[in-house]
Amino acid sequence: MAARKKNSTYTRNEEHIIECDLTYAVNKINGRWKILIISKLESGKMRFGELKKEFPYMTERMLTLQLRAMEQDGLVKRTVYAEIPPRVEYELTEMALAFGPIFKQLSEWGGKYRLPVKATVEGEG
Amino acid sequence: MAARKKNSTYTRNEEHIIECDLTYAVNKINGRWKILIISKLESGKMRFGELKKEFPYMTERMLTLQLRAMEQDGLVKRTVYAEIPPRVEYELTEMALAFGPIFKQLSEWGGKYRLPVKATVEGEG
DNA sequence: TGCGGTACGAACAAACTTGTAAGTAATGGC
DNA sequence: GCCATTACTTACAAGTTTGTTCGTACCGCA
Repeated sequence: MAARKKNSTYTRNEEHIIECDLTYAVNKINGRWKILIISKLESGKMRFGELKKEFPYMTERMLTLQLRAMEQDGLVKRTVYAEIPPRVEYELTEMALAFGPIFKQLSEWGGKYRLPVKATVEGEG
Repeated sequence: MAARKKNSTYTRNEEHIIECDLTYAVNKINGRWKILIISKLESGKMRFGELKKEFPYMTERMLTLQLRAMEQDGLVKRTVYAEIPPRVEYELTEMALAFGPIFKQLSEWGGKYRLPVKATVEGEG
């Protein structure tokens, strides 16, 4: 995102990390917002402004940065229409769509383990 | 990890995020090392020193921090034996083990999309 | 000429994560 | 007493991510 130092230990470690298929995959969707963006775009292409409305507490800047990074990573396709006012549409690429079932499983994990206490209370009084 | 400010937008946004099952799950395993640690521990309990050897480029401090956080999050169980020199064993809890199949899929994703160019070259010349 | 609408960009600041280096505790062996 | 071992802990520093604010471009409309 913001111009990395290329020789820091931090970056060197990252290089080790993305040698592993698993962590490579996770690295593609790290950050706070990418996963949410992919989730939203799963239902089809959306304009920048539409995405913005979906995440009221995410700033425009963050949305822009994430979308740019995702474009670079081949997760989203960006289509600009030469109109005034501008219109830009975002849609998922095949590789991003392939996250679908994984996200579903992660979501199920979250649903199951989020508040295990609550479940116990219901079951046991 | 290191004493968060409780009223920053950063933290407030996080609270929004963990209301979603999907991002709650991802939040549990974020950071650079947790996923790798879970992967290693999937094959059974390990001592601190054994884990350390598995990740030569991860510092002791990072390993400690991650393990502590994971313990707090209920992902690992920590067993201390009152011996000298000390012996501490780590093992995954049920909720961490439940990540297994998900990690497998993520890994497959990584294997498939990591170097699509290479695959094309082989297939198409 | 000034304003509204869209999708950004840039400068700056705050917060968080990660890495470096050194030190702790307790006991056994020399 | 001094060193080795194991599993940490602390102080410090560097690096990265996230958030705030302001400003751009273009056209149509009043």
